[in-house]
Amino acid sequence: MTENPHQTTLDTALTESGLEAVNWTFPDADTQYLTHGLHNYPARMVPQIPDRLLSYYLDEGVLEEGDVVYDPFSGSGTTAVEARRHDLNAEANDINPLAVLLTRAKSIPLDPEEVEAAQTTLLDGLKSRLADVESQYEAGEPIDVEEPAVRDGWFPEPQLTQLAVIRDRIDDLEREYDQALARFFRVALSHTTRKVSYQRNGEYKRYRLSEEDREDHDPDVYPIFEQKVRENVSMMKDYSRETSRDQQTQVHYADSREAADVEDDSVDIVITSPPYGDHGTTVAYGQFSQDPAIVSWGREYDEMREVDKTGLGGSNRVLEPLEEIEEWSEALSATLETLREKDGRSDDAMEFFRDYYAVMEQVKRVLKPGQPVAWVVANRTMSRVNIPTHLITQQLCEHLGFELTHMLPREIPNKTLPWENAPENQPGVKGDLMANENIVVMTAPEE
DNA sequence: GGGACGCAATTGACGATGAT
DNA sequence: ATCATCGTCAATTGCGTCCC
Repeated sequence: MTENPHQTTLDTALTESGLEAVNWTFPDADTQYLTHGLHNYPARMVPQIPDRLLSYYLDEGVLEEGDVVYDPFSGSGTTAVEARRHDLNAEANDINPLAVLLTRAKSIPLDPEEVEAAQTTLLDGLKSRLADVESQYEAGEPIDVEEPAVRDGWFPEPQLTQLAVIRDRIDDLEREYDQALARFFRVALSHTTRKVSYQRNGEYKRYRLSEEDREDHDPDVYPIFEQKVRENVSMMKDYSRETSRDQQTQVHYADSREAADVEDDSVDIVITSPPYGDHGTTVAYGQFSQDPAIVSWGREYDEMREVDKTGLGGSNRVLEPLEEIEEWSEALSATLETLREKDGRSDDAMEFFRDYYAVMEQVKRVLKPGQPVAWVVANRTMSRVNIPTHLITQQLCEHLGFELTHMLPREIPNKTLPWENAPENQPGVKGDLMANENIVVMTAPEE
């Protein structure tokens, strides 16, 4: 295994005192090392969590080189990257096309010299080409580029056309090199797309700048793109040098409630951070990913809209209701009872946990008997009621025969977040926000 | 010209609600 | 049903200006 320069806890502490000895908050830890910093993504799990868990289970002999790590909620691919760093194979699922592509881009190492050469090809003459687009636009001349199918009013011109020019260049690059290399550069374009759009910073739901701010928003496409390309190339070269080519990363554009591509008893460990709530009221992954996916990855608007509807607790009901889960978790039934008393959103909570339970069933199916699963969860609120997701996770898994081995508390990584919000949008009417998480570590039932 | 400093911008796992 | 909007907040980073 390669040396990890990012450790904040000594390995000796790990092996002598076990998982309880680790400070899982990882205050001040660098969360952007290697390819983790390739692209932002909402609600990323800090890489130190899978890093430390994998180190521990490798030291304990629960895992060995070449074993398989599975993440049913891959997101931007944190688990897959850490799996590779530890000489392990990875399987990953996500229903968000952008997540699938980011996971592949971040976890599959590329040849450093080839990346360098492709960067030169890509940037060569790009600056003047974009300048030409601008002058053509200003002169009112037609520009022969296919406009991305984004919604009206979300991008300045000619910047949107310039993004399309870069998109086409990367398509050319794909023909000259290969898909993996093109994918890697599309990540930088995706980043640029977000910066160029009228999307307001600090929002992962679609929220445009005010009309006034939109008039002032005149970003310079080339320097944003070039800088991100250079940063990413540098990160990929480091990642590539530090990781093995012997392992595989299988990323499935699939629903973890079915996990159809992952075989029974094929996985040695599961490390995942599921969504904490439905994609409508908590993190709207689909909304976040919409424009980047349409502009840089050629995805359809309708396909991207489906993401939030298909997420756990979303309006696309793919499973039959399962009332019994309320009996299987005391914490869940107490929560639903409180929500009913408050005349709150008990049905929404029920649908979310019904979907979540289906993923637990699949984790049981694919995980080898006796092997560990780590769920990283925090407790959101609904109708101002705190939802004890960590206890519900534990109890529903116990119903499936899993055994709890560790309940590891941690503070939410960046307390740059507000402690309070005002969801009713009434000045002075505030509510608490989530401040800590738990890592719920369990082992799969023995045969 | 470069370092110190102050202010602005950015960066974050919300969730109810009013308008379509 | 869906979607954009909004009130909430602090640590950190970025940027411009001033002073030496």
